[in-house]
Amino acid sequence: MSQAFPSTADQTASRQGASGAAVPGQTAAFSPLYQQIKGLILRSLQAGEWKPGEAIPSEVDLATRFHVSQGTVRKAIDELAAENLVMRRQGKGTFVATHAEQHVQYRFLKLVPDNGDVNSEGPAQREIIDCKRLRASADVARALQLRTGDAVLQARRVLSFAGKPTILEDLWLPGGPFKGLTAERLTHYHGPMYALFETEFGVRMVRAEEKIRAVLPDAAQSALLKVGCDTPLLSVERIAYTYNDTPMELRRGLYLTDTHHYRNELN
Amino acid sequence: MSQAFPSTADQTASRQGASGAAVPGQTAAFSPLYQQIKGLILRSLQAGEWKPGEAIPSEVDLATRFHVSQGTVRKAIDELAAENLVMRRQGKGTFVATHAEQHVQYRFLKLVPDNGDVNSEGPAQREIIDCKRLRASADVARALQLRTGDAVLQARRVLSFAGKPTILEDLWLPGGPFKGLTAERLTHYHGPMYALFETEFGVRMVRAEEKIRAVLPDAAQSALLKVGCDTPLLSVERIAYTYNDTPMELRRGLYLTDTHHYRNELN
DNA sequence: CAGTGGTCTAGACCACTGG
DNA sequence: CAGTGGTCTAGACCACTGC
Repeated sequence: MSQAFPSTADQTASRQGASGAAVPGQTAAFSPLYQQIKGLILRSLQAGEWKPGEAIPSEVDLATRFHVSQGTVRKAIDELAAENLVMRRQGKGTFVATHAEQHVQYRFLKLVPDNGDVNSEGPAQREIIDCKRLRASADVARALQLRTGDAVLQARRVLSFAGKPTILEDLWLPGGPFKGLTAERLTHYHGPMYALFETEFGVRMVRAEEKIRAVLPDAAQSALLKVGCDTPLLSVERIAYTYNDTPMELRRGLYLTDTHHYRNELN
Repeated sequence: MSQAFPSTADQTASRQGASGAAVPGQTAAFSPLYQQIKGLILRSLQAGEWKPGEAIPSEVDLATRFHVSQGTVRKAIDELAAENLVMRRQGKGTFVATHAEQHVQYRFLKLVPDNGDVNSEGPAQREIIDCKRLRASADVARALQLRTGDAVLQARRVLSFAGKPTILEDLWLPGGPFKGLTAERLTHYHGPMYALFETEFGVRMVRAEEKIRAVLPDAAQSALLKVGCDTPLLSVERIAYTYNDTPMELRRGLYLTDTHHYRNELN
Protein backbone atom coordinates (compact mmCIF):
# COMPACT_ATOMS: atom_id res chain seq x y z
CA MET A 1 0.00 0.00 0.00
CA SER A 2 2.56 2.57 -1.08
CA GLN A 3 0.24 4.28 -3.56
CA ALA A 4 -1.52 6.05 -0.79
CA PHE A 5 -2.70 9.19 -2.54
CA PRO A 6 -4.54 8.93 -5.88
CA SER A 7 -5.03 12.03 -7.98
CA THR A 8 -7.87 13.76 -6.16
CA ALA A 9 -6.84 16.05 -3.36
CA ASP A 10 -9.19 15.64 -0.42
CA GLN A 11 -8.54 12.11 0.62
CA THR A 12 -7.72 10.27 3.77
CA ALA A 13 -4.10 9.30 4.21
CA SER A 14 -3.38 5.62 4.47
CA ARG A 15 -1.13 4.05 7.04
CA GLN A 16 1.11 1.39 5.64
CA GLY A 17 0.71 -1.28 8.22
CA ALA A 18 0.56 -4.53 6.28
CA SER A 19 4.05 -4.64 4.88
CA GLY A 20 3.80 -8.38 4.28
CA ALA A 21 1.15 -7.94 1.59
CA ALA A 22 3.46 -6.21 -0.86
CA VAL A 23 4.25 -7.14 -4.43
CA PRO A 24 6.21 -10.41 -4.33
CA GLY A 25 9.79 -10.25 -5.53
CA GLN A 26 9.88 -6.51 -5.11
CA THR A 27 10.74 -4.35 -2.14
CA ALA A 28 7.72 -2.26 -1.30
CA ALA A 29 9.21 1.24 -1.22
CA PHE A 30 8.21 2.61 2.14
CA SER A 31 7.12 6.22 1.97
CA PRO A 32 6.16 7.86 5.23
CA LEU A 33 2.97 9.84 5.51
CA TYR A 34 4.66 13.22 5.73
CA GLN A 35 6.43 12.52 2.45
CA GLN A 36 3.12 11.86 0.80
CA ILE A 37 1.75 15.10 2.26
CA LYS A 38 4.83 16.90 1.01
CA GLY A 39 4.14 15.48 -2.44
CA LEU A 40 0.58 16.75 -2.33
CA ILE A 41 1.61 20.24 -1.27
CA LEU A 42 4.27 20.15 -3.98
CA ARG A 43 1.62 19.28 -6.52
CA SER A 44 -0.46 22.26 -5.45
CA LEU A 45 2.56 24.54 -5.67
CA GLN A 46 3.30 23.21 -9.13
CA ALA A 47 -0.29 23.62 -10.23
CA GLY A 48 -0.19 27.23 -9.12
CA GLU A 49 -2.88 26.80 -6.47
CA TRP A 50 -0.91 29.39 -4.49
CA LYS A 51 1.17 32.01 -6.31
CA PRO A 52 4.75 33.01 -5.42
CA GLY A 53 4.70 35.41 -2.50
CA GLU A 54 1.26 34.30 -1.33
CA ALA A 55 0.58 32.44 1.88
CA ILE A 56 -0.35 28.79 1.76
CA PRO A 57 -3.05 27.52 4.15
CA SER A 58 -2.12 27.30 7.81
CA GLU A 59 -0.79 24.07 9.24
CA VAL A 60 -4.07 23.27 10.98
CA ASP A 61 -6.01 23.88 7.78
CA LEU A 62 -3.74 21.58 5.82
CA ALA A 63 -3.93 18.99 8.60
CA THR A 64 -7.72 19.07 8.34
CA ARG A 65 -7.64 18.94 4.56
CA PHE A 66 -5.37 15.89 4.49
CA HIS A 67 -6.80 14.21 7.58
CA VAL A 68 -3.47 13.99 9.37
CA SER A 69 -2.11 15.59 12.50
CA GLN A 70 -0.57 19.03 12.50
CA GLY A 71 2.81 17.49 13.34
CA THR A 72 2.80 15.51 10.13
CA VAL A 73 1.98 18.56 8.02
CA ARG A 74 4.68 20.41 9.92
CA LYS A 75 7.32 17.88 9.00
CA ALA A 76 6.27 18.02 5.35
CA ILE A 77 6.50 21.81 5.31
CA ASP A 78 9.82 21.65 7.16
CA GLU A 79 11.32 19.82 4.20
CA LEU A 80 9.79 22.20 1.68
CA ALA A 81 11.24 25.10 3.65
CA ALA A 82 14.66 23.41 3.75
CA GLU A 83 14.52 23.20 -0.05
CA ASN A 84 13.63 26.89 -0.29
CA LEU A 85 10.28 26.15 -1.87
CA VAL A 86 8.36 27.92 0.90
CA MET A 87 9.28 30.47 3.56
CA ARG A 88 7.99 30.23 7.11
CA ARG A 89 7.36 33.39 9.12
CA GLN A 90 6.39 32.95 12.72
CA GLY A 91 3.13 34.61 13.59
CA LYS A 92 2.27 35.27 9.94
CA GLY A 93 2.18 32.08 7.96
CA THR A 94 3.98 30.04 5.34
CA PHE A 95 4.61 31.68 1.98
CA VAL A 96 5.47 30.43 -1.47
CA ALA A 97 9.09 31.34 -2.11
CA THR A 98 9.85 33.89 -4.79
CA HIS A 99 12.87 35.37 -6.52
CA ALA A 100 11.27 38.81 -6.29
CA GLU A 101 12.27 39.59 -2.72
CA GLN A 102 14.89 41.99 -1.60
CA HIS A 103 16.93 39.79 0.66
CA VAL A 104 16.98 36.72 -1.55
CA GLN A 105 17.59 38.50 -4.84
CA TYR A 106 20.14 36.89 -7.08
CA ARG A 107 19.90 33.68 -5.11
CA PHE A 108 21.82 31.81 -7.79
CA LEU A 109 24.53 34.41 -8.40
CA LYS A 110 27.57 33.54 -6.32
CA LEU A 111 29.84 36.28 -7.65
CA VAL A 112 30.54 38.83 -4.93
CA PRO A 113 32.88 41.81 -4.68
CA ASP A 114 36.19 41.04 -3.01
CA ASN A 115 35.30 43.12 0.03
CA GLY A 116 32.46 40.67 0.55
CA ASP A 117 29.76 43.33 0.86
CA VAL A 118 27.16 42.79 -1.83
CA ASN A 119 25.46 46.08 -0.97
CA SER A 120 28.54 48.24 -1.31
CA GLU A 121 28.41 48.45 -5.07
CA GLY A 122 24.76 49.18 -5.68
CA PRO A 123 22.60 47.54 -8.34
CA ALA A 124 24.17 46.11 -11.48
CA GLN A 125 23.78 47.92 -14.78
CA ARG A 126 22.26 45.60 -17.32
CA GLU A 127 22.52 45.73 -21.07
CA ILE A 128 20.74 43.31 -23.33
CA ILE A 129 22.97 42.66 -26.35
CA ASP A 130 20.39 40.68 -28.22
CA CYS A 131 17.49 38.29 -27.89
CA LYS A 132 16.26 36.06 -30.66
CA ARG A 133 14.40 32.85 -31.43
CA LEU A 134 16.25 30.04 -33.07
CA ARG A 135 16.45 26.27 -33.30
CA ALA A 136 18.20 24.36 -30.54
CA SER A 137 21.65 23.05 -31.29
CA ALA A 138 22.47 19.55 -30.09
CA ASP A 139 24.09 20.56 -26.82
CA VAL A 140 21.48 23.17 -25.94
CA ALA A 141 18.74 20.67 -26.70
CA ARG A 142 20.36 18.09 -24.47
CA ALA A 143 20.74 20.52 -21.58
CA LEU A 144 17.10 21.60 -21.80
CA GLN A 145 15.81 18.11 -22.54
CA LEU A 146 14.44 19.18 -25.89
CA ARG A 147 14.98 17.77 -29.38
CA THR A 148 17.61 19.24 -31.63
CA GLY A 149 15.90 21.85 -33.79
CA ASP A 150 13.18 22.70 -31.27
CA ALA A 151 12.42 26.38 -30.87
CA VAL A 152 14.48 28.10 -28.21
CA LEU A 153 14.99 31.67 -27.17
CA GLN A 154 18.52 32.96 -26.89
CA ALA A 155 19.62 36.12 -25.16
CA ARG A 156 22.94 37.74 -24.44
CA ARG A 157 23.59 40.41 -21.90
CA VAL A 158 26.33 42.20 -20.01
CA LEU A 159 26.20 43.09 -16.33
CA SER A 160 28.36 45.94 -15.09
CA PHE A 161 29.25 47.00 -11.59
CA ALA A 162 30.24 50.60 -11.02
CA GLY A 163 30.34 51.02 -14.78
CA LYS A 164 32.76 48.15 -15.27
CA PRO A 165 31.59 45.21 -17.41
CA THR A 166 31.96 42.13 -15.21
CA ILE A 167 29.60 39.43 -16.41
CA LEU A 168 28.76 38.34 -19.94
CA GLU A 169 25.89 35.89 -20.11
CA ASP A 170 24.33 33.85 -22.87
CA LEU A 171 21.12 32.14 -22.00
CA TRP A 172 18.75 29.73 -23.68
CA LEU A 173 15.12 29.17 -22.76
CA PRO A 174 12.67 26.63 -24.14
CA GLY A 175 10.46 28.32 -26.75
CA GLY A 176 7.18 26.92 -25.48
CA PRO A 177 6.95 28.15 -21.90
CA PHE A 178 8.60 31.46 -22.75
CA LYS A 179 6.54 32.38 -25.79
CA GLY A 180 6.36 36.14 -26.11
CA LEU A 181 9.57 37.05 -24.31
CA THR A 182 11.28 39.90 -26.15
CA ALA A 183 14.43 41.97 -25.82
CA GLU A 184 12.12 44.91 -25.05
CA ARG A 185 10.62 43.12 -22.09
CA LEU A 186 14.01 42.05 -20.78
CA THR A 187 15.46 45.53 -21.18
CA HIS A 188 12.72 47.37 -19.34
CA TYR A 189 12.22 44.94 -16.50
CA HIS A 190 13.80 46.00 -13.25
CA GLY A 191 14.63 43.21 -10.87
CA PRO A 192 16.01 39.73 -11.18
CA MET A 193 15.32 37.88 -14.41
CA TYR A 194 14.00 34.91 -12.44
CA ALA A 195 11.38 37.20 -10.90
CA LEU A 196 10.21 38.14 -14.38
CA PHE A 197 10.00 34.46 -15.29
CA GLU A 198 7.71 33.92 -12.30
CA THR A 199 5.34 36.82 -12.84
CA GLU A 200 5.15 36.81 -16.63
CA PHE A 201 5.51 33.15 -17.50
CA GLY A 202 4.65 31.27 -14.34
CA VAL A 203 8.02 29.54 -14.33
CA ARG A 204 9.60 29.16 -10.89
CA MET A 205 13.26 28.23 -10.78
CA VAL A 206 13.76 25.98 -7.81
CA ARG A 207 17.35 24.81 -7.98
CA ALA A 208 20.33 24.91 -10.32
CA GLU A 209 23.57 23.15 -11.14
CA GLU A 210 26.74 24.90 -12.21
CA LYS A 211 29.88 23.69 -13.96
CA ILE A 212 32.81 26.04 -13.55
CA ARG A 213 35.96 26.29 -15.62
CA ALA A 214 38.73 28.75 -16.32
CA VAL A 215 38.85 29.94 -19.93
CA LEU A 216 40.13 32.67 -22.21
CA PRO A 217 37.58 34.78 -24.08
CA ASP A 218 37.24 34.83 -27.84
CA ALA A 219 37.41 38.11 -29.73
CA ALA A 220 33.71 38.96 -29.41
CA GLN A 221 33.63 38.14 -25.73
CA SER A 222 36.73 40.12 -24.87
CA ALA A 223 35.33 43.11 -26.74
CA LEU A 224 32.05 43.02 -24.81
CA LEU A 225 33.83 42.71 -21.47
CA LYS A 226 36.46 45.22 -22.53
CA VAL A 227 39.39 43.03 -21.57
CA GLY A 228 42.27 41.49 -23.46
CA CYS A 229 42.08 38.06 -25.05
CA ASP A 230 44.68 36.92 -22.49
CA THR A 231 42.53 37.70 -19.46
CA PRO A 232 41.45 34.47 -17.77
CA LEU A 233 37.75 34.32 -16.98
CA LEU A 234 35.45 32.07 -15.01
CA SER A 235 33.19 30.09 -17.29
CA VAL A 236 30.01 29.26 -15.40
CA GLU A 237 27.52 26.98 -17.09
CA ARG A 238 24.26 26.84 -15.21
CA ILE A 239 21.20 24.71 -15.73
CA ALA A 240 18.21 25.94 -13.74
CA TYR A 241 15.32 23.66 -12.91
CA THR A 242 11.65 24.15 -12.08
CA TYR A 243 9.58 21.65 -10.16
CA ASN A 244 10.00 18.02 -11.08
CA ASP A 245 13.63 18.49 -12.07
CA THR A 246 12.57 19.99 -15.36
CA PRO A 247 15.38 22.10 -16.85
CA MET A 248 14.08 25.49 -17.92
CA GLU A 249 17.17 27.54 -18.56
CA LEU A 250 20.70 27.06 -19.79
CA ARG A 251 23.01 29.93 -18.98
CA ARG A 252 26.64 30.33 -19.90
CA GLY A 253 28.35 33.11 -18.03
CA LEU A 254 31.82 34.59 -18.22
CA TYR A 255 32.84 36.25 -14.96
CA LEU A 256 35.67 38.72 -14.60
CA THR A 257 37.41 37.92 -11.35
CA ASP A 258 39.85 40.73 -10.73
CA THR A 259 37.57 42.65 -8.39
CA HIS A 260 35.04 39.91 -7.67
CA HIS A 261 35.17 36.24 -6.80
CA TYR A 262 32.87 33.25 -6.84
CA ARG A 263 32.00 32.49 -3.26
CA ASN A 264 31.04 29.00 -2.18
CA GLU A 265 30.30 27.45 1.18
CA LEU A 266 31.03 23.80 1.82
CA ASN A 267 29.36 21.73 4.48
CA MET B 1 16.56 32.80 31.91
CA SER B 2 18.52 32.26 28.71
CA GLN B 3 21.64 30.94 30.45
CA ALA B 4 19.98 27.63 31.02
CA PHE B 5 22.99 25.30 30.96
CA PRO B 6 26.03 26.14 33.09
CA SER B 7 29.27 24.32 32.53
CA THR B 8 28.61 20.98 34.21
CA ALA B 9 27.00 18.38 32.04
CA ASP B 10 24.38 16.49 34.00
CA GLN B 11 21.90 19.18 34.76
CA THR B 12 18.21 19.69 34.47
CA ALA B 13 17.10 21.79 31.54
CA SER B 14 15.26 24.97 32.37
CA ARG B 15 12.09 26.11 30.73
CA GLN B 16 12.04 29.79 29.95
CA GLY B 17 8.65 30.73 31.18
CA ALA B 18 9.04 34.12 32.82
CA SER B 19 9.94 36.25 29.82
CA GLY B 20 8.89 39.39 31.64
CA ALA B 21 11.72 39.10 34.17
CA ALA B 22 14.44 39.73 31.61
CA VAL B 23 17.16 42.34 31.68
CA PRO B 24 15.46 45.72 31.19
CA GLY B 25 16.31 47.55 28.01
CA GLN B 26 17.57 44.39 26.35
CA THR B 27 15.78 41.73 24.39
CA ALA B 28 16.18 38.44 26.18
CA ALA B 29 17.49 36.18 23.41
CA PHE B 30 15.13 33.25 23.42
CA SER B 31 16.89 29.96 22.94
CA PRO B 32 14.70 26.88 22.75
CA LEU B 33 15.53 23.83 24.81
CA TYR B 34 16.61 21.72 21.85
CA GLN B 35 19.14 24.37 20.89
CA GLN B 36 20.64 24.20 24.35
CA ILE B 37 20.76 20.42 24.10
CA LYS B 38 22.41 20.79 20.71
CA GLY B 39 24.98 23.04 22.31
CA LEU B 40 25.71 20.47 24.98
CA ILE B 41 26.13 17.64 22.49
CA LEU B 42 28.33 19.94 20.43
CA ARG B 43 30.47 20.59 23.46
CA SER B 44 30.93 16.87 24.00
CA LEU B 45 31.85 16.39 20.34
CA GLN B 46 34.36 19.20 20.61
CA ALA B 47 35.82 17.80 23.82
CA GLY B 48 36.30 14.47 22.10
CA GLU B 49 33.97 12.60 24.42
CA TRP B 50 33.10 10.50 21.36
CA LYS B 51 35.68 10.01 18.58
CA PRO B 52 35.00 10.36 14.84
CA GLY B 53 33.38 7.17 13.56
CA GLU B 54 32.13 6.16 16.99
CA ALA B 55 28.50 6.06 18.03
CA ILE B 56 27.16 8.68 20.38
CA PRO B 57 24.68 7.59 23.09
CA SER B 58 21.21 6.66 21.93
CA GLU B 59 18.44 9.22 21.91
CA VAL B 60 16.80 7.77 24.99
CA ASP B 61 20.10 7.78 26.86
CA LEU B 62 20.72 11.40 25.98
CA ALA B 63 17.15 12.27 26.91
CA THR B 64 17.71 10.72 30.33
CA ARG B 65 21.07 12.41 30.74
CA PHE B 66 19.67 15.86 29.96
CA HIS B 67 16.28 15.34 31.60
CA VAL B 68 14.30 16.19 28.49
CA SER B 69 12.03 14.18 26.24
CA GLN B 70 13.36 12.04 23.42
CA GLY B 71 11.69 14.35 20.92
CA THR B 72 13.75 17.27 22.10
CA VAL B 73 17.00 15.33 21.82
CA ARG B 74 15.84 14.19 18.41
CA LYS B 75 15.40 17.73 17.15
CA ALA B 76 18.84 18.66 18.46
CA ILE B 77 20.46 15.71 16.69
CA ASP B 78 18.45 16.48 13.54
CA GLU B 79 20.23 19.80 13.27
CA LEU B 80 23.64 18.28 13.96
CA ALA B 81 22.95 15.73 11.23
CA ALA B 82 21.88 18.49 8.82
CA GLU B 83 25.24 20.18 9.45
CA ASN B 84 27.08 16.92 8.75
CA LEU B 85 28.47 16.75 12.28
CA VAL B 86 26.88 13.39 12.96
CA MET B 87 25.44 10.62 10.78
CA ARG B 88 22.24 8.79 11.64
CA ARG B 89 21.82 5.17 10.68
CA GLN B 90 18.45 3.64 11.36
CA GLY B 91 18.63 0.58 13.52
CA LYS B 92 22.26 1.17 14.42
CA GLY B 93 22.73 4.52 16.05
CA THR B 94 24.09 8.02 15.55
CA PHE B 95 27.77 8.32 14.67
CA VAL B 96 30.29 11.12 14.81
CA ALA B 97 30.96 12.17 11.22
CA THR B 98 34.39 11.51 9.79
CA HIS B 99 36.33 12.27 6.62
CA ALA B 100 37.69 8.72 6.63
CA GLU B 101 34.70 7.06 5.01
CA GLN B 102 34.49 5.72 1.53
CA HIS B 103 31.37 7.44 0.34
CA VAL B 104 32.09 10.85 1.82
CA GLN B 105 35.75 11.02 0.90
CA TYR B 106 36.91 14.31 -0.50
CA ARG B 107 33.79 16.00 0.82
CA PHE B 108 35.28 19.42 0.16
CA LEU B 109 36.69 18.69 -3.29
CA LYS B 110 34.21 19.82 -5.91
CA LEU B 111 36.36 19.10 -8.95
CA VAL B 112 34.93 16.20 -10.92
CA PRO B 113 35.77 14.66 -14.30
CA ASP B 114 33.66 15.97 -17.16
CA ASN B 115 31.86 12.67 -17.53
CA GLY B 116 30.58 13.25 -14.01
CA ASP B 117 31.63 9.85 -12.71
CA VAL B 118 34.06 10.30 -9.84
CA ASN B 119 34.77 6.58 -9.73
CA SER B 120 35.73 6.24 -13.37
CA GLU B 121 39.25 7.56 -12.94
CA GLY B 122 40.40 5.69 -9.87
CA PRO B 123 42.29 7.23 -6.98
CA ALA B 124 44.41 10.33 -7.46
CA GLN B 125 48.18 10.06 -7.50
CA ARG B 126 49.64 12.35 -4.88
CA GLU B 127 53.06 13.89 -4.76
CA ILE B 128 54.25 16.04 -1.91
CA ILE B 129 56.52 18.73 -3.33
CA ASP B 130 57.59 20.04 0.03
CA CYS B 131 56.53 20.61 3.60
CA LYS B 132 58.20 23.04 5.95
CA ARG B 133 57.68 25.14 9.03
CA LEU B 134 57.87 28.89 8.69
CA ARG B 135 56.49 32.11 10.09
CA ALA B 136 53.06 33.27 9.00
CA SER B 137 52.90 36.10 6.50
CA ALA B 138 50.29 38.78 7.08
CA ASP B 139 47.62 37.30 4.82
CA VAL B 140 48.12 33.73 6.02
CA ALA B 141 47.97 34.91 9.61
CA ARG B 142 44.74 36.78 8.96
CA ALA B 143 43.13 33.77 7.30
CA LEU B 144 44.07 31.46 10.17
CA GLN B 145 43.38 34.06 12.86
CA LEU B 146 46.97 34.00 14.02
CA ARG B 147 49.49 36.79 14.50
CA THR B 148 51.95 37.63 11.77
CA GLY B 149 55.11 35.66 12.45
CA ASP B 150 53.42 32.82 14.32
CA ALA B 151 54.64 29.36 13.42
CA VAL B 152 52.79 27.73 10.56
CA LEU B 153 53.30 24.62 8.53
CA GLN B 154 53.30 24.94 4.77
CA ALA B 155 52.97 22.14 2.27
CA ARG B 156 52.75 21.93 -1.48
CA ARG B 157 51.50 18.98 -3.45
CA VAL B 158 50.33 17.90 -6.86
CA LEU B 159 47.38 15.63 -7.52
CA SER B 160 47.27 13.71 -10.78
CA PHE B 161 44.47 11.77 -12.42
CA ALA B 162 45.39 9.04 -14.87
CA GLY B 163 48.95 10.29 -14.68
CA LYS B 164 48.01 13.82 -15.66
CA PRO B 165 48.79 16.60 -13.17
CA THR B 166 45.49 18.34 -12.46
CA ILE B 167 45.65 20.05 -9.07
CA LEU B 168 48.45 22.03 -7.48
CA GLU B 169 47.81 22.88 -3.86
CA ASP B 170 49.59 25.00 -1.31
CA LEU B 171 48.34 24.71 2.21
CA TRP B 172 49.04 26.34 5.53
CA LEU B 173 48.27 24.90 8.95
CA PRO B 174 48.63 26.51 12.37
CA GLY B 175 51.87 25.27 13.95
CA GLY B 176 50.43 24.50 17.36
CA PRO B 177 47.70 21.95 16.66
CA PHE B 178 49.72 20.30 13.91
CA LYS B 179 53.01 19.94 15.73
CA GLY B 180 54.88 16.94 14.39
CA LEU B 181 53.38 16.83 10.91
CA THR B 182 56.10 15.98 8.38
CA ALA B 183 56.43 15.49 4.64
CA GLU B 184 57.13 11.83 5.42
CA ARG B 185 53.83 11.43 7.19
CA LEU B 186 51.94 13.18 4.41
CA THR B 187 53.62 11.13 1.72
CA HIS B 188 52.96 7.74 3.25
CA TYR B 189 49.42 8.34 4.40
CA HIS B 190 46.79 6.82 2.16
CA GLY B 191 43.40 8.44 2.31
CA PRO B 192 42.12 11.98 2.52
CA MET B 193 44.32 14.51 4.26
CA TYR B 194 41.42 15.56 6.46
CA ALA B 195 41.18 11.98 7.72
CA LEU B 196 44.82 12.15 8.78
CA PHE B 197 44.12 15.42 10.58
CA GLU B 198 41.37 13.66 12.55
CA THR B 199 43.26 10.56 13.54
CA GLU B 200 46.71 12.04 14.13
CA PHE B 201 45.94 15.50 15.43
CA GLY B 202 42.36 15.36 16.61
CA VAL B 203 41.35 18.18 14.30
CA ARG B 204 37.95 17.73 12.65
CA MET B 205 37.16 19.98 9.70
CA VAL B 206 33.52 20.79 9.85
CA ARG B 207 32.88 23.31 7.09
CA ALA B 208 34.79 25.42 4.63
CA GLU B 209 34.54 28.54 2.51
CA GLU B 210 35.99 28.90 -0.97
CA LYS B 211 36.81 31.90 -3.12
CA ILE B 212 37.20 31.06 -6.77
CA ARG B 213 38.91 33.02 -9.49
CA ALA B 214 40.35 32.47 -12.95
CA VAL B 215 44.10 33.04 -13.15
CA LEU B 216 47.21 32.31 -15.19
CA PRO B 217 49.98 30.30 -13.55
CA ASP B 218 53.44 31.66 -12.84
CA ALA B 219 56.51 29.84 -14.14
CA ALA B 220 56.87 27.48 -11.17
CA GLN B 221 53.19 26.61 -11.17
CA SER B 222 53.00 25.94 -14.89
CA ALA B 223 56.05 23.70 -14.65
CA LEU B 224 54.53 21.61 -11.86
CA LEU B 225 51.24 21.23 -13.70
CA LYS B 226 53.04 20.74 -17.01
CA VAL B 227 51.01 23.34 -18.86
CA GLY B 228 51.86 26.57 -20.62
CA CYS B 229 51.86 29.91 -18.87
CA ASP B 230 48.88 30.87 -21.03
CA THR B 231 46.62 28.09 -19.73
CA PRO B 232 43.83 29.57 -17.62
CA LEU B 233 43.36 27.82 -14.28
CA LEU B 234 40.83 27.88 -11.49
CA SER B 235 42.25 29.47 -8.38
CA VAL B 236 40.44 28.04 -5.36
CA GLU B 237 41.22 29.54 -1.98
CA ARG B 238 39.73 27.53 0.81
CA ILE B 239 39.54 28.17 4.52
CA ALA B 240 38.49 25.10 6.48
CA TYR B 241 37.01 25.41 9.97
CA THR B 242 36.77 23.14 12.99
CA TYR B 243 34.16 23.53 15.68
CA ASN B 244 33.42 27.02 16.90
CA ASP B 245 34.23 28.56 13.52
CA THR B 246 37.92 28.25 14.23
CA PRO B 247 39.93 28.33 10.98
CA MET B 248 42.40 25.46 10.89
CA GLU B 249 43.60 25.37 7.31
CA LEU B 250 44.24 27.74 4.45
CA ARG B 251 44.53 26.05 1.09
CA ARG B 252 45.24 27.62 -2.26
CA GLY B 253 44.57 25.31 -5.17
CA LEU B 254 45.08 25.63 -8.89
CA TYR B 255 42.75 23.39 -10.85
CA LEU B 256 43.23 22.41 -14.47
CA THR B 257 39.80 22.44 -16.08
CA ASP B 258 40.22 20.94 -19.52
CA THR B 259 39.08 17.46 -18.50
CA HIS B 260 37.50 18.34 -15.15
CA HIS B 261 35.17 21.02 -13.86
CA TYR B 262 34.13 22.48 -10.53
CA ARG B 263 30.65 21.27 -9.82
CA ASN B 264 28.27 23.24 -7.65
CA GLU B 265 24.65 22.80 -6.70
CA LEU B 266 22.49 25.79 -5.92
CA ASN B 267 19.36 25.65 -3.86
C1' DC C 1 -7.19 39.42 21.31
C1' DA C 2 -7.24 35.60 17.83
C1' DG C 3 -4.37 33.33 14.56
C1' DT C 4 0.00 31.87 13.05
C1' DG C 5 4.24 29.14 13.40
C1' DG C 6 7.50 27.10 17.17
C1' DT C 7 8.48 24.16 21.21
C1' DC C 8 7.90 20.32 24.28
C1' DT C 9 5.91 16.23 26.00
C1' DA C 10 4.40 11.26 26.47
C1' DG C 11 3.17 7.41 24.33
C1' DA C 12 2.28 4.12 20.63
C1' DC C 13 3.87 1.89 16.89
C1' DC C 14 6.96 0.96 12.64
C1' DA C 15 11.40 -0.09 10.06
C1' DC C 16 15.89 -1.54 10.35
C1' DT C 17 20.11 -3.81 12.39
C1' DG C 18 22.56 -7.29 14.61
C1' DG C 19 23.17 -11.02 17.77
C1' DC D 1 14.77 -10.87 20.04
C1' DA D 2 16.19 -6.32 22.04
C1' DG D 3 17.87 -1.94 20.75
C1' DT D 4 18.23 1.71 17.54
C1' DG D 5 16.41 5.52 14.81
C1' DG D 6 11.89 6.99 12.31
C1' DT D 7 6.91 8.10 12.16
C1' DC D 8 2.57 9.72 13.93
C1' DT D 9 -0.53 11.46 17.21
C1' DA D 10 -2.95 14.65 20.59
C1' DG D 11 -2.50 18.10 23.53
C1' DA D 12 -0.44 21.89 26.08
C1' DC D 13 1.86 25.91 26.00
C1' DC D 14 5.07 29.72 24.08
C1' DA D 15 6.57 33.50 20.80
C1' DC D 16 5.33 36.49 17.32
C1' DT D 17 2.18 39.23 14.27
C1' DG D 18 -1.48 42.21 13.36
C1' DC D 19 -5.93 43.92 14.37
